[in-house]
Amino acid sequence: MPELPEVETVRRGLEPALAGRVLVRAEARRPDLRFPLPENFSARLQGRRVEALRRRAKYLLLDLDDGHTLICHLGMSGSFRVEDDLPGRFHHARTRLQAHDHVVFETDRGVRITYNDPRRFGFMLLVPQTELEEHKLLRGIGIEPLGNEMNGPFLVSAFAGRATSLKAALLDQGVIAGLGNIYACEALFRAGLSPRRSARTLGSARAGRLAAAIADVLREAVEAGGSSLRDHARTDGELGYFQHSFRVYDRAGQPCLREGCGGTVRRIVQNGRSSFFCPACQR
DNA sequence: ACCAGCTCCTGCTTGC
DNA sequence: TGCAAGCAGGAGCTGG
Repeated sequence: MPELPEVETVRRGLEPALAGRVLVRAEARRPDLRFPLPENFSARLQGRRVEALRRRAKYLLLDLDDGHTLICHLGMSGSFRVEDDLPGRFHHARTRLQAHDHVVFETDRGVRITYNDPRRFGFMLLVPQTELEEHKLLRGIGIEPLGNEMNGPFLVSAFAGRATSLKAALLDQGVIAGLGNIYACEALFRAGLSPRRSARTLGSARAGRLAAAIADVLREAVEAGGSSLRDHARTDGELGYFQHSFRVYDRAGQPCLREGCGGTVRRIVQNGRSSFFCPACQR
């Protein structure tokens, strides 16, 4: 499911419920997600204060007061929901636990935070903060696309000599952190570039357009609370609404939305993933 | 080293 | 209506 805007939406939803709070309970309701959950999960988390919630790429990072960080990845279908039963409650009321509710936290303010993940491609790992930067999942991660480093010259040099397609290069988390299938398609459409173009053919003008398109689409999506398809929900159960702003994603066979283009959106498969684009105006 | 394909898993949609 | 195939927002691993 989640790409950068969805993970950032989750981070913002969890922050008021978790930042500064003590976990009075942490329950792993099965031993594993994609990877085994940390050993002694409950004992290692219970009593810990969450000092900060950060996001790096598509990873959610919970910094704990014992010097460890809980790394969470939502995979394709992971979501969190925040609920309480307090008088004048701020969050949705607690529901009965549901299928695929794999991890449950409870804070010292009586708030319950539940991780649900039908496909179990997500994972949680506990890593000492001193080893976080060097952790094998994080050390090779590329630039944050909403930061200052995202610009034309960066893309030109990052893609120089790469034999792969522009689309595959955009999905490479070692280059740009947090871009996924939807926003890669949307950024290429906005920049007027074909997903099939060889990455190394990106000249400086095209690279500049692409860098701006990536930053624009991600920024707009974060503002919209991400995109909600099928099972993605925000932590408060509401839906993001950026899916209404898709210009090519999932629009195969429909007319290109670029003014005066008149083309038809196509779906092709690249590296096993759908790419949507308009062959008439994306070159 | 880069690159593409396979794989993990469940659930929803599509087509016969 | 039933059933099987195809598809889904990710990314680590394997082998070429």
